[in-house]
Amino acid sequence: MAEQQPQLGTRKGAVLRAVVEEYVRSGEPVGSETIAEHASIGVSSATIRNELAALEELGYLKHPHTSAGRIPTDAGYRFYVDSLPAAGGLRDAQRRAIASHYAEAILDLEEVLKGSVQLLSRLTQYAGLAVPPNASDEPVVRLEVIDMGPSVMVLAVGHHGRVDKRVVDRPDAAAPATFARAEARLADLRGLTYAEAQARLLQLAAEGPADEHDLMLQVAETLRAAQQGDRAAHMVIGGVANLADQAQAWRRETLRRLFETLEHEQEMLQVLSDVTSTHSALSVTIGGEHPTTGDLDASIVAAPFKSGETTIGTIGVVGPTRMDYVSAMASVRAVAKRLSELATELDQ
Amino acid sequence: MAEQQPQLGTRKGAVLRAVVEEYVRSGEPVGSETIAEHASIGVSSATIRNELAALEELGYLKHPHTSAGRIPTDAGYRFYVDSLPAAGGLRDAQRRAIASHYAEAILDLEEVLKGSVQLLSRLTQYAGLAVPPNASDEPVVRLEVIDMGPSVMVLAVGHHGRVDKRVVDRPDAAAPATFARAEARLADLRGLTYAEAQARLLQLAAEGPADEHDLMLQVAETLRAAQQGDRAAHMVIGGVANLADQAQAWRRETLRRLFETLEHEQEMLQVLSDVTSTHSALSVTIGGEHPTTGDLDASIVAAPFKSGETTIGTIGVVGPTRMDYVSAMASVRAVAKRLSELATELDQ
DNA sequence: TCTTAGCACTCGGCCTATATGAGTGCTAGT
DNA sequence: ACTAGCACTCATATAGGCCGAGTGCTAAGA
Repeated sequence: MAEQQPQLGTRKGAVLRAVVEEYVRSGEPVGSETIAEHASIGVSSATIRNELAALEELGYLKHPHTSAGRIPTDAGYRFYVDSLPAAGGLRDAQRRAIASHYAEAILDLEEVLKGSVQLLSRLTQYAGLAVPPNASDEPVVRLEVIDMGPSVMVLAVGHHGRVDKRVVDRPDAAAPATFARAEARLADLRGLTYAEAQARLLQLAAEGPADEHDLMLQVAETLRAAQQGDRAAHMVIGGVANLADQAQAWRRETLRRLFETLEHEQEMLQVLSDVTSTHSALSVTIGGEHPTTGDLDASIVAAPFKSGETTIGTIGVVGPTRMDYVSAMASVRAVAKRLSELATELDQ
Repeated sequence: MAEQQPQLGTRKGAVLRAVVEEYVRSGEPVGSETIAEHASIGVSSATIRNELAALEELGYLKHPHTSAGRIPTDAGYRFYVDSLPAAGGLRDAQRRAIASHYAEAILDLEEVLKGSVQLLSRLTQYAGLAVPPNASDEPVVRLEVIDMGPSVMVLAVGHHGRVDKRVVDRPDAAAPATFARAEARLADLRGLTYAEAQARLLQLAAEGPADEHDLMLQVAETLRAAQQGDRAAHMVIGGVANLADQAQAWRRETLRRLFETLEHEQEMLQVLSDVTSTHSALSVTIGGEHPTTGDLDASIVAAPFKSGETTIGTIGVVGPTRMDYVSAMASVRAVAKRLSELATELDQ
């Protein structure tokens, strides 16, 4: 007979959940006695011991050493998280903190994101992070090439309020008049998405007058960068100091690597992008489930936020694998919801 | 007779310097024996002991406990730093790293700063940070008010390549035509400094047509913010992960506060601003010499960088009080010099 | 068949005692 | 003025022993 997954309703499930909850609370390996007393399962510690042994066999728990209690494996956390109800878990104080944080209207989505990340990190005591909208589908509001003397600044403004700039060499062919003509041409692109505008620009560069050629290519390149690599540059991170506090969770060396990874935004972005693509309302990545987090004994709770019906970004928290998932999930869910409302409003 | 400052040439000075160097190297309290052997002072350990006792009396050294060696006080580090020669100390590998880092031409000052901060943090193994130019004296290259539907984006571009944006409520009085007229008026301000443009805008708001009034005020406010509070937002920080590594230097709790302070950019900015105002080529702030660093057992080595003759920003590193000042100072000095050359070039 | 009481066993953490040795401060002699 | 010598201090390292949380197993009871 194949080994069975413990089901939500079963006693095994109850025991596993009790272990996770107790371990998250205390940070100490959990013994059978503790569970028998604390959780209302109604059987003796001996029975619990049998269940624990079985759960270990199934790979949900592990033993630091023979005479210690159990701690959850990544699979254990996974089961626990999946068994949580979809809603609730927010304490009153938190609910109020969220409400008051968004009481003041802020119009700049970027600023709103910064604030939300700070809020999340305060609510959860972990680090908050957010990926702003992908520019590809965002309409361009303004495109400019600014004559800065020896160089040229290319500037793109998006409908959600993003501003991308690049300073590039001034093309030899560009005279002052060239800039004026180029800007007029660029004004026509308003309303196209970044992706569309980029394509159109390549066309303009090919067909247009020679002196504008390089300029148009540079604008196209700016739009391309805004859609790809630069997303990392726009990523928002906050409250990393909280992570230094989680003394029991990380060794010094791991902590260092964690900070490095957070600074190396590209990698975090990868994890978060994977989230957005799952389409679920709330995603939890636990330790080894993702190579990046696995190396760091870290988990990520993240949720997409939307403007109207389209997902435009992701926001979440990073914390130790031994995380208070209930609180983290509730906070992220609530903030993402509020954020979606706001973003929808900002777009009208 | 008043107690004497140890002079550079005296034996006391030599002993003090030996203690600092040895302690920075090893991290362990330094005993008389070590100095007698290592440093070429040519007297016995007993004599060194007398000197050590005297230096302690003078406040340059302290004792963790009776039977341990000496460690420098802030005053001890200060003496040491002041006794260092003004130049040199850069290892060949570092020199090469700097050269190759700036081999590739980058035109955007902001990008250059980011890169320089990364470079510094790699060179020194501490955290790098930089304050970009104060906008006040920077000429405005472009000012815009962009109609975003329910809101307005105010955009200011500075001559050094800075871009400041703010999204604000759309004034009731503003019709599409208002924007066109306002932008024409704003175009005239090109070439004024942020400070001048701000003043002129307040005037325009008062004298101009009523429908432009609010718009002009908002632009003025954007320029004001760019000069003041927003400097913190433009601050560049990098390599903080390095700090997590300095295990012996900081307790967990201090480390947490350090990260918090770094994230709270305003406070760091204060320290760095104080530096710029001293006009010296290289400034070292040691532990308790500044309230912020004192709380954190941290030191800051920073240098201003210039465009031509005017100081336009500050760059430096933050590390533990027990820092390798020689290497840090050399690195900061070299990078600041290179940066000044680059900034001067970028401005022509 | 499931549960439980009982019990031997394991083993990391903690306490205490002891040893070690680095380093000091002082004194006396050169 | 310098140094050799020495008693003294005290943090740290080491070893041994105890403790107790927690396990796994067995046998008896429901």
